[in-house]
Amino acid sequence: MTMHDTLTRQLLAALDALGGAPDGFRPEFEIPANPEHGDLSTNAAMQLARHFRRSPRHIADSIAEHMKTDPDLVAGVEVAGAGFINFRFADRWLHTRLGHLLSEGSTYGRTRHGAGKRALVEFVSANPTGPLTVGHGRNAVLGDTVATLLEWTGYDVTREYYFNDAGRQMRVLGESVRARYEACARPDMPTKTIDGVTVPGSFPDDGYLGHYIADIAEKLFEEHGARLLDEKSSDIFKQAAEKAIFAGIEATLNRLGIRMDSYFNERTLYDSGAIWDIVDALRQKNLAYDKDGAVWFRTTEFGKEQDTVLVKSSGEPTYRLPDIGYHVNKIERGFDRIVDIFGADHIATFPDVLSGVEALGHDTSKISVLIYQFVTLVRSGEPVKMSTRKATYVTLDELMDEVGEDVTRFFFLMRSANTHLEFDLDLAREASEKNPVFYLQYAHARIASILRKADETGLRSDGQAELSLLTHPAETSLIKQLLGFPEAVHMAAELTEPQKLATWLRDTATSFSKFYGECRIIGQEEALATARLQLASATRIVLHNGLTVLGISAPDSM
RNA sequence: GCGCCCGUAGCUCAACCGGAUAGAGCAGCGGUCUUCUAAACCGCAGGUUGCAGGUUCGAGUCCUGCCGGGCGCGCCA
Repeated sequence: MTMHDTLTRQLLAALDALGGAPDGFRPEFEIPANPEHGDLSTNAAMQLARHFRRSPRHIADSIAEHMKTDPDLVAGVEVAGAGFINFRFADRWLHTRLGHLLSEGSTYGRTRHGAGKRALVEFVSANPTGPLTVGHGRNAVLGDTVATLLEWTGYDVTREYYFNDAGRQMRVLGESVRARYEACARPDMPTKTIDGVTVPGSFPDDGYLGHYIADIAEKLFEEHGARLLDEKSSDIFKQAAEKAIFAGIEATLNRLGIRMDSYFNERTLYDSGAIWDIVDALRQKNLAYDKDGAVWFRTTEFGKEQDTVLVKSSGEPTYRLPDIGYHVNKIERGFDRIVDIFGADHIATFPDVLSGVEALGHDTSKISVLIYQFVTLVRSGEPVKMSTRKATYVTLDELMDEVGEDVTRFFFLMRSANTHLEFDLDLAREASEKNPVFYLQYAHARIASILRKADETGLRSDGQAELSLLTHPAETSLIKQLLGFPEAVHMAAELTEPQKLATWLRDTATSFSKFYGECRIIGQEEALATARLQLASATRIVLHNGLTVLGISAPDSM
């Protein structure tokens, strides 16, 4: 039983003296910002003031007086402020929990909130028209970390990548490759200029200008010579491009430590007829109708200003229709929790998708959407406008080359997804030494170093230690911090806000640094040294596990 | 014009779905290495939480209206 549960039960029992708690009442606990306010605090008395028609202070006093707390768990119950009830943990409880932490080791922080449930996290989902950019990086890192967070809270998680290799974008891609290929075969062919880039005369005006297109074309020319010039369709070029680009995307994701469990091709939904079933079902509910040769979705029924086209007059669906089908598919696959990671540009479209899913009789409460604001790159003080087609982007690979994989991941995780991220490339490159990620890694490396040194001096770093010797303020506050790890992971997962864990880990490193500064280990009397070594070891476990959740390495030396 | 997001220290950002004295890092100033990693630690300074109202025991957090920035508002994705 957790401390929360125990205190909840005891508090509810104490309310009997006032006539009993109202039905369904659950006290809320929080960790006070100010340590003087104890280790855990509840505002229950304030919330109950109306119900009991007594002052919060009076109720709090009564609760404090009647609560039967276990002295091994709680050392003090105090009423403060407007009616807060503050609990102070007993050292003995802290030491017991620290012992548990040490024996759990690399699994410490995992909980079972989602045990037996399956979650699907869909992220990246970039169509294979070019290398991943910095913008995709934020999506990728957020999605992967949310997935890991859910795994740590007990979910069985599937990481999925949704893509579309049909459609106009990909046709243009194929034609772009074909034009470059033609130039390889006929070096004397005329050229033209698009957006300042010299391209073959047959190059589509809205073609993809990136250098990778020419690379793909050259490789085709090396393999096939000029034979492909006679190809009627550009399919072979499209397919070669898709294959090469996807391989590149996978390689980039691998560098970031990201492995997808499944790739879902939008075409599946066409082949199975699923999208047409949806149109029929919506028609039957009078939520879809024909106008101007197109099929419209009555989104005005769901509070939108205008209806939305589902099927163009050409007979081709817009992306919204397969999107609805895809989400229905996710639900039908039996996931208990479905998370989408979207850029801010999708903010207005996903409500349509949810409306569609709901109209078809599915429970959309399982679906949650994490929206992240855009990344603005700044280079030499100037914002860089990015376009995949124009090739005026900075790729994720280039970013990692400049600042490293760990810094890249941490940079995307250290801030709330909801805030606009300004990424100054020059600064990231020069100032990488000051990056907060090094602060965390340094603390971990420092502990590893201490453990090595302790080993050399023959100090036991395993086995029995008198943890009750850990009573220095720097020690107890570090222990309290470490014991909050499972809850920090759970909260970050529940809110799908990895940034919460990043912030929490920083606090942990700070707490350790204080301990390190005030409490020597090696050279102390043996029992105390051993106990402190165990505390350092526990900190290492937490930092290691926390960095692992964020997908960042925990080096033993720096 | 409409919808959504953001506005907190000089800069970049926190603040646990309304709680107690709004916190870190960087930049600035001043201290700390003959002892476990100084990529660190300690101290000082820095604020009318964009503005104006409202809701209540209590508002950075919720509501309304302005101001400023971003993203959308297609038979593109």
